[in-house]
Amino acid sequence: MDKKQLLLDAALKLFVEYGFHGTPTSLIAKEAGVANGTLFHYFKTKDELIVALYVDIKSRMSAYVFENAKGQKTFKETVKEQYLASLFWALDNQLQFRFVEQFKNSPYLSQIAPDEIEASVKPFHDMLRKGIKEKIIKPHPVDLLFTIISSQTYGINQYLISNNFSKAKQHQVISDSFEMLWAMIT
Amino acid sequence: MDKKQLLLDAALKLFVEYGFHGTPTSLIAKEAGVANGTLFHYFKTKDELIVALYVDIKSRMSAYVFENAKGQKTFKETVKEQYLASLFWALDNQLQFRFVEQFKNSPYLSQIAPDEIEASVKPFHDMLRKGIKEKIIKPHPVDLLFTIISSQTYGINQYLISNNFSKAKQHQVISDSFEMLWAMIT
DNA sequence: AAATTTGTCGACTGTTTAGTCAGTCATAAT
DNA sequence: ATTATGACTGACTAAACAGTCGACAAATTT
Repeated sequence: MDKKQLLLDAALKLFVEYGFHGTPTSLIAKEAGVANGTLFHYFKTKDELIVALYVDIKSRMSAYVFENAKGQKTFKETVKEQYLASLFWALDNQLQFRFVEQFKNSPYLSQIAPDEIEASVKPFHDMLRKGIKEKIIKPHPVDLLFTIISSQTYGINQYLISNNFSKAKQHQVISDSFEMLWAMIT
Repeated sequence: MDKKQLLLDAALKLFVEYGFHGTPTSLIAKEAGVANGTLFHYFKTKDELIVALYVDIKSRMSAYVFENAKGQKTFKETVKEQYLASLFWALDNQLQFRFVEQFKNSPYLSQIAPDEIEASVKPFHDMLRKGIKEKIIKPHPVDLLFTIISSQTYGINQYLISNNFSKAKQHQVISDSFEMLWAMIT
């Protein structure tokens, strides 16, 4: 078993439950079943662990979304698949999603270099620009469009986890909300 | 000067900058210009201070939004004024807004009783129900509608603070984004 | 004026914490 | 067979922390 991954898993679970500073490193090590010092073998500081966990989760999420949304025929289908994949991922990875939200609203976010953030949103911006050029999407600033889409994704996820819907009902809400969103931006 | 308010002001500033646990009570007292023990005279524990600050900010924000949105003629005008007032408030009170978001995504949220949350959203739910009954708004579940409106408010605010627009441009973005939102829900 | 309550102070304490370190063990390179 | 490497350990430490306390001051009540 990879102890680094065990530590990241344990940290994720505990951070979501108790918050960053509410979780002592000793508890993370205990939960992961490794010695105290091992944590500091893999991560120089607690901050480094927190940031590494964020970067790790973000890259997994992006990979999932792009993997699922590639190979769509039309522009609309591509956008829709990305929207759906984001929400399915969030539903299947609630701890990860909550961690990311906690991180984004914390002072730790400033430890992520602006160009790293830039790079992670670039593919989406490019896609939106393409949609505008092809006159499918309204000519709003792409970062405004991206913000609106992201926040709706966030909102719908909140709605889904606070209601205990069946899988079918969840899919329907996601699909319906996409059509609303699509109507808004086209 | 009211030392309780000085403490709340200092705590707000420091929490947003360093996070809840990244801010020692001793620093809050120092920033507020009062003695260490005085903090614990007004707030039994640090947790109590955090929760009190949240409740305080929330009530100010609600008061502002309702004060500004009352006395509108049509239903649409009322909804629009609430949307605008929320965003203007957020722009004028960025520390407060960021604190609320940090709090909402933290484990502290569980210290707020569910019926308190319920009570704070009830006026909005009631209004949306009225809109549906009058066939102005699409017959979606009110908590879904509320979630969509809230998250768009959050998103637009993020967009506005990360771009350095003039007051006029800000107002235009807010107004435009409302029309998009309105088109989506009606 | 006396008594009581309320507000204020800052030194102090017991505990918790992030991070260190000296050293063990297994594997692999020479 | 010897040396080197790096994962791994857990007891340890120095600092930081939330919260206490006893003393005093100001305001309020009797």
